[in-house]
Amino acid sequence: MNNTTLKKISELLGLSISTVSRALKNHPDISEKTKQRVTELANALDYEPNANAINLRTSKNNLFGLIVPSISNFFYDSFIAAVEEECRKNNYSLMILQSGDDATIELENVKLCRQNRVSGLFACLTSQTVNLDAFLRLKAIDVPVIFFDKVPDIDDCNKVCVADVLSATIAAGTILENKKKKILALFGNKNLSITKKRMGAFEKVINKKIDTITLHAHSSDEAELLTFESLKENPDTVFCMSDEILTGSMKAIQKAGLKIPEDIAVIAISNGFIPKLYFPEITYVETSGYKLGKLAFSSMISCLGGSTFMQELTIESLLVKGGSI
Amino acid sequence: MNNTTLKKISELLGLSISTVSRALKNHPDISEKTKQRVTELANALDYEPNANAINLRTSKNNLFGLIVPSISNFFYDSFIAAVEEECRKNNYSLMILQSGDDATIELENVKLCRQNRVSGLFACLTSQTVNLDAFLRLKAIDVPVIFFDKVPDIDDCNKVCVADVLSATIAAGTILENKKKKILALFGNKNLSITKKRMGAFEKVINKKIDTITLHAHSSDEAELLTFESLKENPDTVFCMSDEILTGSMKAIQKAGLKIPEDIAVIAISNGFIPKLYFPEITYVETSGYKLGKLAFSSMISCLGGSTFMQELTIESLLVKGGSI
DNA sequence: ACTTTTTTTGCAAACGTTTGCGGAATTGAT
DNA sequence: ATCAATTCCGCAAACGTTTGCAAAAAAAGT
Repeated sequence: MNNTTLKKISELLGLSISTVSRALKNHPDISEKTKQRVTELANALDYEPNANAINLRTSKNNLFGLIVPSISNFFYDSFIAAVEEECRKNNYSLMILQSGDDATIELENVKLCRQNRVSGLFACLTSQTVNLDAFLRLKAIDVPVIFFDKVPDIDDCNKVCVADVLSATIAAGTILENKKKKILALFGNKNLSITKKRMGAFEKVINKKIDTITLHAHSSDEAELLTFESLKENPDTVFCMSDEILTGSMKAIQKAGLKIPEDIAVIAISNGFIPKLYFPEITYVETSGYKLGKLAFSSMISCLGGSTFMQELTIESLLVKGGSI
Repeated sequence: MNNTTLKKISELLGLSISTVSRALKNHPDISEKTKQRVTELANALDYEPNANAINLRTSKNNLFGLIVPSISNFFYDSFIAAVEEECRKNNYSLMILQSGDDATIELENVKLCRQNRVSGLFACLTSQTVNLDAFLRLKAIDVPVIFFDKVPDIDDCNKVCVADVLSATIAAGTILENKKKKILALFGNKNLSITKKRMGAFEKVINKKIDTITLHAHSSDEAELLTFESLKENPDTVFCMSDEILTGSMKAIQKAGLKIPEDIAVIAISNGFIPKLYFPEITYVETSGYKLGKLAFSSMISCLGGSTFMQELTIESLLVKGGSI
């Protein structure tokens, strides 16, 4: 069975297509009686307008693209949830694409977005992305691109980020306040700007006042290994710059049978889900994916509203106290 | 700046639109020389075909809809990830919609899918959905609907589910094999069919051979409370029917300072992410959202291939051994 | 009864593609 | 030079909408 179209309705009613079209959108030119007849039949036939035809005709797709390394990630999924929520409220659709942290797929995805004539794109770069051309070309045809989380280094683009510097500063400050003596500080991939920022800020606050072992882990497993090894040097505090690292680190601590916070204190930068899984709950500086999603969306809307102002926005960070330090 | 179209290219090259169209799709009617010229210019102008126009013309949208209560959920997000992955591989796009477990929004979402002329729909019902009309109407216009996880009770529809009975049976069997003496069995909301199935199967296997405290928790927090209270009765094993319950239960166990598996054994039914966060890793019966997604997709494809066979498919359950029992 | 006004409707083009069919242009054979 | 075969290309319709404009019908004014 085929979909109902305006044509079908018009034929059945002996009206023209244009009359039916106008009747359905409550155009003042159409008499009440006709409107009545049309809407009735449309309902009976379960008419739904063809979005493709509308988009083509009006060349206005209410569609956003969203490219993310992985959907199943405790940070991105809440970001996505927030964006999707806003999209629905604002009558936009959302096309969510995973890059699998692969630059080639990322490029494919950007193409897909272009083919679908998205009105805007939310993008989180893969860790290997070096060439931003595809994204810049979108901007060139007036499709705003809002980068989030993993954002490019260049200046003239819109970015929304968690407050990397601030959150690392808060974490480091908390460690100082608690008069800790020896920190095991775990960061992620050295090449990522997020790592650089968090590490820079962290070290600036600590300022060599405390003995620090600084390590980089590229996965949860590596974080576990590194932590377990480093525990031999008896740090009294572990700092984890992300949830991924926290999960690994916590396993090592549990494996070593250490008690938190008596034997060792833990503090992390996190979305909030993981820290609450443990007892005592881990003290963390919040970087909310959900809030970031809301911010990204409003930033997108203002871009579409004509704002050409390029900026990097950040969401506030706040310390959520658990019992781990 | 506007998007490049076939027309623009054709004008620039002094060719007709149809020639350009054919040249770009490597049609044998077009000479190599022309193809060369066309592709060159198309690349230079960064041509991307307008998906809306194509869909309209061919009335074949390579688009699936996916409706889920919430994206940020450690089961659904992996389901979604799997479906998205397959979509890309098979040249489909995916429109992901959240119902927020609200039947009204769910209905809106189905409408959206219809308007976008999806080729198929993956749907997880809200817990309040009573009226399936919207879904049945899709079927009536030959748009296959694959229900997953929370599926309707009626028979003539396609469903993919985790194997509730089997997984609870395996878990219970494992407890028996380990000769445990006293179980704390934690289940979810009594009204959910998933709870009924898992509980029924679990109790059938245990068959009162082991002393069992059976409790129902409606949240992670409640699971924590119930577990902490129940530990006073010295169970030697905790069974958690879901990830949500497991997280609460684990906190209580950590709070009580019990060692796993020496002081208490733990076994759960889970997607796999949470159990791996602890040391030792929790032994669990896998109900993989990822695998379910793959299954749902292949089921969708066979529907599109013409299969009208309605059935309920389940993914196998298997025991993943951690060190918790 | 005739114009004027108002109400109601229809025509046709456009959005960017695809594709069946027919028509030039080129080539080769006679 | 003529004709047939071959190669290459363009015309035009169609997909389902929206919308400016014109036209028909009805109502109103004289």
